[in-house]
Amino acid sequence: MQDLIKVMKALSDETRLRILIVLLEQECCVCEVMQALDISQSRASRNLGILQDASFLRARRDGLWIVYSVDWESANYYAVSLAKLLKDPPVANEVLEQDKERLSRAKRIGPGCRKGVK
Amino acid sequence: MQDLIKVMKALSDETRLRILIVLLEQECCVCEVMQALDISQSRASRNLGILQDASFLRARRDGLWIVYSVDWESANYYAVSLAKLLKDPPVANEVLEQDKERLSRAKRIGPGCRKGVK
DNA sequence: CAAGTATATGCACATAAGTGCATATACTTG
DNA sequence: CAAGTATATGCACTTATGTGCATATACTTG
Repeated sequence: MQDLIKVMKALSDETRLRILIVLLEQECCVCEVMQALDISQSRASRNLGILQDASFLRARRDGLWIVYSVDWESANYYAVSLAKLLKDPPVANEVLEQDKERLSRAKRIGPGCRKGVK
Repeated sequence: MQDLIKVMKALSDETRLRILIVLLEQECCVCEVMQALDISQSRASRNLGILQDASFLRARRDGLWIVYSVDWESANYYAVSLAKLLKDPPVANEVLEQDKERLSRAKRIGPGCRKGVK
């Protein structure tokens, strides 16, 4: 029950929904998420942490980067079910299209990728 | 996307999860929900309204009562999918067992059913 | 159509949630 | 092992959310 609540709370925020949907497309490091959604570093990091805590994501280090990906082997039944629900059929939306578009241009260049953006 | 967010927000609260799960068991009027969860009238009514607004529920009048039930014909794909997810397999939990137990004793006796309860 | 009843809602309040900024942390790598 | 880099996090702040109380509303029903 508490797991279920945590899972639902994790997806009750637009930023986190967008992040999860982006990660359904491909695994990302924090700075790629920043670029895809065009959000700040702390915002990306914090929301990735919440999604991970709710057992949607797993993280691994790859050189300088921490790469987050959807945890299809999660022990949390609801997390896996919801991830499947969002993936198939995929959620369609203008904002999400833009996220995907920016993701395709994103590079692993660290937090500096958004320097100058207020 | 906004529909999806609304659906997720609706289920990100324990009270509303409990209400929906009770309604998966059987349709209820407001005062039966009050009794099942042992909550106030305004709390029951307001959260039923939120679940309905998120297109999980439909309401019909039956004499003096307004009866809420899960809307399996909802146009919202995510609402129907999530209701199915919670129904099968059913969510197991001590609190939910108590809700179900109290529901079995509940009667359509109006808001007075909890008079005296602080 | 008047009286009664179940449900909805405005208001005030307390608590939770999301974010930016600055900085700490935990790595890698030469 | 020192320097550099990506990510995490403490703090302050603003906004959103959930609730009880009192009362309004929208019905039914004799």
